[in-house]
Amino acid sequence: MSEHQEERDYDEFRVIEDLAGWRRTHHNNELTAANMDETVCLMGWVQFRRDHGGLIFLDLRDREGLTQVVFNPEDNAEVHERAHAIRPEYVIAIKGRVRPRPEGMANKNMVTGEVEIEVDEYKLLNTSDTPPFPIEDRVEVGENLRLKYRFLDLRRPSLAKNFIIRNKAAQSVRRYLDSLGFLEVETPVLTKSTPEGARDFLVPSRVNPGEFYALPQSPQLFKQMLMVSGMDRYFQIVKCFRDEDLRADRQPEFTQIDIEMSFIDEALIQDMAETMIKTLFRETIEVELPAEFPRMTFGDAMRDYGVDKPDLRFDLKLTEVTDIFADSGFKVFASSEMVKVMRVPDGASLSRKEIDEYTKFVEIYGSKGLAWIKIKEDGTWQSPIVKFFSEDEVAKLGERTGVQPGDILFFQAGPAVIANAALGNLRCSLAERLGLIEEGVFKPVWITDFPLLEYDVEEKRYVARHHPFTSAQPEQMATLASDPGNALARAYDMVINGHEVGGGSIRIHTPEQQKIMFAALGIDEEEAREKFGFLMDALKFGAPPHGGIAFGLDRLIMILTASKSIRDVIAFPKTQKATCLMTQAPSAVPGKQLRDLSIRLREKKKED
RNA sequence: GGAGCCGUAGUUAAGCUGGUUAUAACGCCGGCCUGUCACGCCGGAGGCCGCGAGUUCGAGUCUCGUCGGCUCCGCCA
Repeated sequence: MSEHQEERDYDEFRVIEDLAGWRRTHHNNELTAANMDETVCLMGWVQFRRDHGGLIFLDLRDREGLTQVVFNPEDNAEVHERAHAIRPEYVIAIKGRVRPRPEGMANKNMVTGEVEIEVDEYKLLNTSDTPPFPIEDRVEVGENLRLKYRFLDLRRPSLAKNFIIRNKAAQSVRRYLDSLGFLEVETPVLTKSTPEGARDFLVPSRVNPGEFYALPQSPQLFKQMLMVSGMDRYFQIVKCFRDEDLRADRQPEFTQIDIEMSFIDEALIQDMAETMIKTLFRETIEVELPAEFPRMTFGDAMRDYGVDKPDLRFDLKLTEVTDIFADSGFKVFASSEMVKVMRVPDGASLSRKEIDEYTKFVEIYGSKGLAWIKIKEDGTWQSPIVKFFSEDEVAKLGERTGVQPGDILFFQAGPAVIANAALGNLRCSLAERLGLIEEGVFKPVWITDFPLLEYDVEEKRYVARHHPFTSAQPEQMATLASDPGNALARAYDMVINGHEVGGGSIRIHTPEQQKIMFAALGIDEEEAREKFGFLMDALKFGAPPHGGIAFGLDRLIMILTASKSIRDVIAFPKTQKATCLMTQAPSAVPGKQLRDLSIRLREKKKED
């Protein structure tokens, strides 16, 4: 008998077996004391192995959860011997008896923690290489590795959970809309390029050399066609494609819950959409949203929050003070298009270093600086700028902001666009850093009365803020041609916690009004006919009044799952450079494929 | 198009003002272990410091470039 045994090769125990008729009886989150003494068959992946030499414990994992299984040499020596070879992520099937864990050995952290499975029979269904990263939630893994091995990343419980919720959400929406008589109708993915809006993804046509389809940015015009067709109520959970730069909440392909209804007005659509979202929250994460969502005009949102998608979970507000400083001796303020201030209660404790960081933060939005006033506990104002203010200005400022000792005021002066963006985003950043946002709180709000058009400086014309098929409000339809800048749209966005989750409008449904709209956008009749001829035709043949809304499903799931990135709610997402690290898409294609499509690649210029 | 952060064993990180053989934890491999549950104990293997130039007697460390990931601005009807 040698003191040290020879090193062992376990490969003889790693023979892969066939299921041979075995049937799984339960998922790994199901078994509790209620199943005591049942004979069960479980299958899944090995999460952890705790090999005591004698007893071997395995945590068996599937989509739903974990169950502890025990190999005991006294129960079945041959099975126990083979179990030494099991490693993490091996796929196994076991048959055994459900039994209680010994006194005091229950694991309260596991749903199945009261029981364990005493293994009688065991099959190795597949082995696994050691995974490139552990399949666990508590380990933070680099995004590049996660995306390359996405199929392993998706095994992690926290990510798998997101897709269970996503499925519940999609089913909830389908049930709800079906119950109201909506028809799910599919629309083309190979369609026509839409000139307004985002960049299109193009698909070359082999049979029509030199011509291209575009992938839809949304099924907007098709759903309007379906209303003209008399479909009455349409919906679709549908992929949309926009070739723009990515963000934490933006992917080049994303999913919309697309909805359109005939014979309706804003209130009907909003009621329907509100109930849908309330039902969705209830049926996915068991949260009751407010019975009625508050409404806020675009103008009020910009005035009080600086953005058109206010986060109402905390109540910091902006105050405009342009008028107070109109004739001020402080020329920076007096000469600015807009002077706005945000009062932060108890903000006087912020350090110079922190204020410097916020100054850098607002510079991102084009701000030239961040002026501030601290109100000390004795009521005196501490600030690099207050010495330039008159007594009257100080008094008015105090009165309008309602400032209290211990507060800080942050100022932005400059173009309205920059002042609003800087303070509006600073507001959210501050709330997060100061811990003003309570977890698990959801604050929905409707934003209404958007401007119909926006002036595009680069194109030197008005462009549609929503899209060119949005109706103006009745009072402004008549003046649209003469006063396009002041027209309000029959459009509405749903915002939850500062995220725009949905938006829609009442559409134009007569050719006359559509012509006025195109004219306001600088689209002449010839161009309109070429690009939107089918729409103009359709509107001539008895288009009913109609309108709709579209929700970003991915963003909704982000909110439901508290995900920081849209990638965590999309099974196979793309990187910020719009590549897929798993498939290596996009990639070069063989020359023959290009020739079939009548495409020749341009030589890369040296200066490129 | 632009700004910022990051890139060191399989993974997550440390590595100071440039200085001997690049650390740790987890994981991996082997041994021991019958109540563990992120088991424990003993031993072992494992590195193109993203890549390329440059500065220097000497670069993981400094500079420039480049590739990749992330966050943001522009863009996203």
